Amino acid sequence: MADGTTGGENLLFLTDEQLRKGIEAMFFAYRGFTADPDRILGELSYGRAHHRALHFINRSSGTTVNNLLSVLGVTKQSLNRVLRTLIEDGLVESRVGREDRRERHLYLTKEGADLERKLSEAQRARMRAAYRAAGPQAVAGFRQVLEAMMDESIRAQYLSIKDTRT
Amino acid sequence: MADGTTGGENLLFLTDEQLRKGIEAMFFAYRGFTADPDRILGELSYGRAHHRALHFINRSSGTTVNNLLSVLGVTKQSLNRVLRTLIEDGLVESRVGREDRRERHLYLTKEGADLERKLSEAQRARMRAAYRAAGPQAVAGFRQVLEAMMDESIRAQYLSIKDTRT
DNA sequence: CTTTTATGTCAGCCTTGTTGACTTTCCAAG
DNA sequence: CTTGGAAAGTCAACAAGGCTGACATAAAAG
Repeated sequence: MADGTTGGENLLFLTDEQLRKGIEAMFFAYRGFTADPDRILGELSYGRAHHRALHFINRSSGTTVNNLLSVLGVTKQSLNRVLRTLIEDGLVESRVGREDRRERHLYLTKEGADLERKLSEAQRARMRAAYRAAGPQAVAGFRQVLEAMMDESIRAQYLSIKDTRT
Repeated sequence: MADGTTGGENLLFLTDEQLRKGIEAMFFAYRGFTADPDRILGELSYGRAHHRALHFINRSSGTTVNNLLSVLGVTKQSLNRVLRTLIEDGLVESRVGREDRRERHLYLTKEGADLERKLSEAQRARMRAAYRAAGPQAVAGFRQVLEAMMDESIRAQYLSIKDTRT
């Protein structure tokens, strides 16, 4: 930013105008962020909710429904509708828990993993480009601000899950 | 970030794992970002769509419907539904254009401006806190990455609208 | 005068969120 | 063993807010 509006030279930079620009940046960037997967999902008559489920099942393979519920922050009825179609379509496998047989542990099938990869690769490509354009230092700041913007409980959850996959 | 995962010391930082964390950060942060206004809107039986309309009418007072349409990226039917209730409820005023009488120019009424302020102040408070927690340099990076993540056409639009208000 | 543009509106559909009520399964405490 | 309650699933109903398509009107443009 050559106009200095995002520069760090001034400590009294928190004008309402600055904050408004930040708010709009979040709005527009989030649209870009979801645009590529949305296009792919549209062709398959899936929605963003399916993408989110696939993402978090992939990230935390074998997670329970309750677990997924708290991460996604939706009701079980809402998640169930999405999950049911994914299971019916053979993208997700639901296995009865060994220790607690009430629980269902969720896994991606090969087909599910394929779609997840396709979706997340589209999203990663955009983020990779943005990261490259902005540079490493900007990326560090990006992550710091985003983390500070999360709800407390969510941030703890987000930070705790470092690498659940192997 | 003490773990170095968001540090800028390494130029080869674009692992899929890094990108995945960035993707999740966007997801969780956006939830936090919308949480406070959503609570206020829920009590008034308005939704996020109303907030967006109020925001952009406030930002670009006197904007036309077509203008708003392209900024928001929705269909006119979708926007019209929201706009109609805002006008009926006396939050937005629609004036016939002077030069081109087909156009409707949109303005916030006092009530509309009051609600917009209440909503955006809640959102600004969170962003202010996040900015303060992360520091000026992080904020610069945050904005840089977000801008790089927008669609080309949107970014141009976003950057062009510096200060339409006085 | 005709075409195009800006806007509004009706109808209908979809996704994805909600609440509430109910059932089934099954672990664990009494 | 019985029972309470947690986990999960299901059904119904509803709302917000996207979408498409069709159509009406007014006014600008040609």
